[in-house]
Amino acid sequence: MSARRKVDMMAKQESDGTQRSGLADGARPTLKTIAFMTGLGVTTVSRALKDAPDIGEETKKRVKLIARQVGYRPNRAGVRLRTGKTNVISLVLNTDEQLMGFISDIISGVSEELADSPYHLILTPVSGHNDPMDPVRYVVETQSADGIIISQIEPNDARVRYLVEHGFPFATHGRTHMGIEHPWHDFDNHAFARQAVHALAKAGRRRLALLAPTPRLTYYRHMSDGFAEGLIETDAAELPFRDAWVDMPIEEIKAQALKLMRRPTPPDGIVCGSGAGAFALVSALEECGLRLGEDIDIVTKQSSRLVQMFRPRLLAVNEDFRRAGRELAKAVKASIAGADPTTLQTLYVPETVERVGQPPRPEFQGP
Amino acid sequence: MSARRKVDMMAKQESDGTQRSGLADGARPTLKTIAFMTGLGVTTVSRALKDAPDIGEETKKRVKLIARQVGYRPNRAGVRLRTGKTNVISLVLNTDEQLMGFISDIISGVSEELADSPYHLILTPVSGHNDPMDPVRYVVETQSADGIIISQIEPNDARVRYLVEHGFPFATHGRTHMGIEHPWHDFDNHAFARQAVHALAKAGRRRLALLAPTPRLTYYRHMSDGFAEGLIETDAAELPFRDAWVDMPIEEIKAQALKLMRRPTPPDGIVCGSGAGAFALVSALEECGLRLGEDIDIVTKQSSRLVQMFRPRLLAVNEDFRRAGRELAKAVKASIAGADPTTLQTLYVPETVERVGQPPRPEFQGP
DNA sequence: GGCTCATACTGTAACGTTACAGTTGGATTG
DNA sequence: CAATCCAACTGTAACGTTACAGTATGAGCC
Repeated sequence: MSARRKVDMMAKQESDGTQRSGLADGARPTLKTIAFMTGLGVTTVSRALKDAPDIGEETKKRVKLIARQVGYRPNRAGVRLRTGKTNVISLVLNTDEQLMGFISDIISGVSEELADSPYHLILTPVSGHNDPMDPVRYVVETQSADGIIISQIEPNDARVRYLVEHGFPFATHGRTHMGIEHPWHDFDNHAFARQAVHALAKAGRRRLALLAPTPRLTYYRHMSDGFAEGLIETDAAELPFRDAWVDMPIEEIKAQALKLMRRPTPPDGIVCGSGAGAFALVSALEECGLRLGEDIDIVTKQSSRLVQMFRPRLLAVNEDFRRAGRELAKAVKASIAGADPTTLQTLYVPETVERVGQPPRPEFQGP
Repeated sequence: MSARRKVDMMAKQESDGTQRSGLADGARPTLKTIAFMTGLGVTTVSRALKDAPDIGEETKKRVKLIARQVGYRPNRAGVRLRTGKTNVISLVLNTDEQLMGFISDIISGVSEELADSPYHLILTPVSGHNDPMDPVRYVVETQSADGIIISQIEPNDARVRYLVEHGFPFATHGRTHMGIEHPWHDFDNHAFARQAVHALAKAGRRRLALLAPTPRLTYYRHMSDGFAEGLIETDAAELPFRDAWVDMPIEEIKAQALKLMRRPTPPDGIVCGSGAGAFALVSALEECGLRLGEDIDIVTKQSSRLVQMFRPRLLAVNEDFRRAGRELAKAVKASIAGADPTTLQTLYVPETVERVGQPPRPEFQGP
């Protein structure tokens, strides 16, 4: 640029007074501020910061330098109003659940993945007695986010249908069976249940029960299929345990588990679909005088470190919710960027079953 | 309004074509849409929806009716750009913590309180190795929220000082000791620890240990003072337990607890500052062959329903994080509204210590 | 009949950004 | 040497909202 023009600009701006210069004392710097300081136009500054091809290299450097010096950050409301891009991702959470720390792990994972991105994370709560469709509709209708993450997925999920129909970017924690391709992340509950049965069979267990999720949810089928498959392969017997599921309040799980264990022939092995459920089961069996690791074995998911504190031996596989959060965040970001949904589907296959916790009977006696 | 003027307006608008009418097919209705439909000016519609005093009752009714019919929702970006009000509350969370479900309970409480308000909840993560000041500065500097909720409060907390100095609305989960009045909600850890000691003394326990939080945090002092006070009142002895605190990873708490319990004279009672910590303690003492409720008693906080699943008898008081979330949300909202901070300080005093869990030895033997 | 006054409305400008359609000045071309 | 082209910049308008400073209308008053 010519020196002359620059000086002209400076003079013109100065005559306008500080009010219009965008340099008002404590206020946040805007594009105008930088435009004034560099003697460039607002548009040029905007484009320079975006590395537009029609801006000179020198100019870009200068603009970026000043932008950094004054601590310029684009005004989100301005961008949002102009472009419609919110730079927000909404995570829909059921706020009634009191299931251990797994929600905070998902949140941590999502935050982690979003940390170096322009995205803010907003929480959109659903309460169990409301239509799970409400928050989704709200976000889409008010365009309060660029993408959305939902969980508790059903095989035929109205929310997924709605989001696909509206072309709204999203990712689900769990799969559907609707013949619609969409971004998802899931834990392989089929593999989990099958491996669990094998592990129990290897420990000599023959009468197995499954604490499954609500039949309403997709992964109910995955888990019960895996369980059934394991039973056939190991020739073990199933003890129906259909009055309890992992999504119930933990006290109710325990109550149902007590009934199960007080049957004439109680199970000698249980596959437990959630870490929290395992607490209820262990509590119940202790109350019945059954000894974990001796009379009965339990396989569960090590969804929290708390599971490691189980005193008797417990069998567990690791379900990493933090990782799930990261995967989900990645998937929505890519979905927003317009990626093919079939490339945004990840299945986390659990590692083999391990024993956690300490030995069933203390070797060491206190002083 | 005169019929004539209305007709004029309609005619004028119609000649403008649909493009400018704000009635473009699937698009979100704006003030312009309603202005067109009612034949009023955009300003009038805006003011009518706000119940401004200079708008006629008839007009208000008509505008509101149409607004409801077309499903009008103010565009947040527009409002934010114009007024500076974000209608967002930021909750700062440490995303390293893996402490049980208490984070999700706080989130639920906050969401609950914000449900019928215009506020959205955004999560601003801090990682433990970053300066806790960073997210606070970010929110204030970029004005990305109208108010902020922080936790893990220290007696002399730089964040609180910063927020007060900048006149930025906030609420803290925990108190400070800086001689600065600000909105807070806190659990009475002094009362908790004192009551806990009394409960242990009543059960005949004489050698007591305290699993306290990091000394850095304000409530460390509250808890240890309450503990000390209880000791004096009950004439019990303290067994120092200073290498562990409730904020450590649960495995480390357990490791430290093992050392404590393997001392020549182990404690016969422990006051445990967190529900998660209790899992580690119980795990440790079982590993040492100590029997909970017989050789030793533990008092903890029933911060999660999981604590109820403790097989042996455990003493616990209820710490309601959901309620804490609600209180904090209320406090920020009031702080934003400009309320006197001294009226926004609530202390949750725990109820008396209760036994939870089932009896120590099973009365019932399985079949 | 002119005056004031209150009521009920109005248009304009601005918040900060970006898409778009220019404009300028110099170099390259036929 | 005029025509063309390109690089590097520019201003204007618009997104949806609200603050502000009006304006038109009719009533009430002297």
